[in-house]
Amino acid sequence: MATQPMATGRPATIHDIAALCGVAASTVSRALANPERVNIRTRERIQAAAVELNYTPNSQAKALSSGRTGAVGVLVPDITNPFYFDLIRGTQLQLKAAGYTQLLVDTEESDEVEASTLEQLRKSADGVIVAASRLNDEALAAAAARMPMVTVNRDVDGVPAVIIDTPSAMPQALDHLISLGHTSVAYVSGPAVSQSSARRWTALSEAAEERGVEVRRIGPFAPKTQSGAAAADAAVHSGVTACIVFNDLIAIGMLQRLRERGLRVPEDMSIVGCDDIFGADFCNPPLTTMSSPIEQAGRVAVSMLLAQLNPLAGGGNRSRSVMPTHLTVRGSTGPARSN
Amino acid sequence: MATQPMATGRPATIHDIAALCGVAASTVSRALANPERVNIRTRERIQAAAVELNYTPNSQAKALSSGRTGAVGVLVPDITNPFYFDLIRGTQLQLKAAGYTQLLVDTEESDEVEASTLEQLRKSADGVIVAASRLNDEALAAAAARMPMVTVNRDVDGVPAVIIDTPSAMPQALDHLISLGHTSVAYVSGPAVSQSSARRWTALSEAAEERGVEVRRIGPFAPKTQSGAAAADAAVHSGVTACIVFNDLIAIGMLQRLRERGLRVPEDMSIVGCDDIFGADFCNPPLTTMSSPIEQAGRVAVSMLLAQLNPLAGGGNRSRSVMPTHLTVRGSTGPARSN
DNA sequence: ACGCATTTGACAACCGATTGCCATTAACTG
DNA sequence: CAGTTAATGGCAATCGGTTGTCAAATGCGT
Repeated sequence: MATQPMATGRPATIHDIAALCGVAASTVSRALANPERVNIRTRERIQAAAVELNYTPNSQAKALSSGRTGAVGVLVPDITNPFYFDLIRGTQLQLKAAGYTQLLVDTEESDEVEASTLEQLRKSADGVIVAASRLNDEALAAAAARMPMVTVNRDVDGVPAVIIDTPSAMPQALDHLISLGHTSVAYVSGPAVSQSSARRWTALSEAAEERGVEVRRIGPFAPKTQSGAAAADAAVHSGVTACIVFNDLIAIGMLQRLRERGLRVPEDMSIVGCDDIFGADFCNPPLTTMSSPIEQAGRVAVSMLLAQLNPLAGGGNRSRSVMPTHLTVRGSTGPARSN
Repeated sequence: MATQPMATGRPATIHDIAALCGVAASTVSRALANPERVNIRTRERIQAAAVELNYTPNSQAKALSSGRTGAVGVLVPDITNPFYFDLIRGTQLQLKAAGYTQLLVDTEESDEVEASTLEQLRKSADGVIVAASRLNDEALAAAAARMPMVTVNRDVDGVPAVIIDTPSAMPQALDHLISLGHTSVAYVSGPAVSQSSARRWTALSEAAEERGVEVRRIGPFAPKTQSGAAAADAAVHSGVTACIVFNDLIAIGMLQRLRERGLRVPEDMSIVGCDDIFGADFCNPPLTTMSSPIEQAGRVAVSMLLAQLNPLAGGGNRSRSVMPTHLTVRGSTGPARSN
């Protein structure tokens, strides 16, 4: 059995291989990159030497000379938001499968950090995936013009995007609540700059109008469980019997706050979340929510980006991919309080 | 107001700056790196030009010539485990503060992936932080000899480590259970290769012996909520009245399974988790668990690594940092069933 | 065995920065 | 004012690859 050559002092370079085989470094480079351009016997000698020396190409050098870095930046507003866990896992898996490296950056919900990161990444990554961008349309379009980009949950003209179509499930959610006898519903909105939140609200209010139900909007709230307390208080104060909440994080926070206040869910207040993140199924009560294929969205985003980067197969680069969503009913919704 | 020069076609290089200022490229490089080596007036001209051209150094080129990449690899066994998200957030924050880039890699609980990633990273990162390594001591020590490394929750001779001292809280947990009348306790163990799990078990069994309590061990189980079902069944079958579980993920899974089986927590079974991850406070019932300063552990790991990389200030490089842990009592523990 | 087409592989420039070395110039000493 | 020292900045090599160019070697047909 070939004993693992236990990488010696310095990693091997193509020059080491070239010396060992008695050829030029460029030949080695070709043998490894376009094998058909090199005599099969030489090639095999080179490949054997590469294995023997435990050669790994230096990605920096490769990037410098070829212009491609083999890395993809993934920007998320808040790395601790479980929603992004799933997204990141999706991108990570797909990127690794394609031999790319993932550069994960937390932009801390700041448009400035986001902008400067994008500028930085322009040279150290081949492309970027930007989730829930906090930039305005103009800045985002400008950035996309300068480097391959795919956005997630953000629609800007000319920028390929993966959209998790939570809005389309809003009517489902509303019908679910109406069927339980709710007539007074609140939408607990997310960050003011969030396009997702805006789209969800639009879809919900349209559905409400069609059905002749009153839906009021409260917020905005930061997408964190801590915001749930204020959101719960606002909801209670507004007198509604059910809430559709921008995301599960806030919804879970509301669950906790309502419990503290001695209010029962769903008897006194029904809660519907969005996203179906980790934890939505085991909180108390389990959260009725709009389930999203988040991890899949990450994978699709990567595929779309890679299609941009390697426009070989004319596989018709889709520039917009909509991920379906559906309502998952759990324990946080129930018949309206008959007061 | 200086209108943002809206980055033109190609990013500026030091050559552009040199040409604009009428000096050599090397002078520009020096002016930016060691300002004191360059005449103040020249320097200021250069710096002004750099700003005007919106210059950002090309990190690839810098890495190639200087040997330092400005990147740090962070290896975790499973990116979807919430435990690591707190860790990752800690490393991310601290790395960014120090101007480093984080290369996040999910090693998929595989020692092979871990090994090959380490070899790869050897050239593309200045150092690595390895959480819950699945490698054996030998391989890990060998890897650490080849590049700066800090481990998390893994103790190997000669490798700097951050240890979250959950074992030290084991007596607390056990006393808590004993005080509630439990005399028959199970330890639900994690992966067989996990040093953390082994250490926790050792600490627990020692504490049990001192106190004359019987503690049996069941498992091993994969650190996922899904494993909780089997773990719960095993625990019930073993007849214990309380479990101390390797981590919160499994514990939460057990909570769900016990509920399915019609068993009440804590009336029929008390559960103590480890880590205090996202979700431990809002599951049903809220989980009694060993709280760990996970994010802080990530920050400390980065600090230790950076101290290795820049051995300037003789700030006595600690090679081992132990993070304290304590028991957080919530609703999943209660008086023993008096059968 | 000769000439032509084709394959194969060596050479060298280049990517963008860093850095050792040296020449120039300025400033200071005696 | 000569001589020494220090400050300054330019040249060129280097990092590890990629890639265009071109000469040499090969194979083919006749």
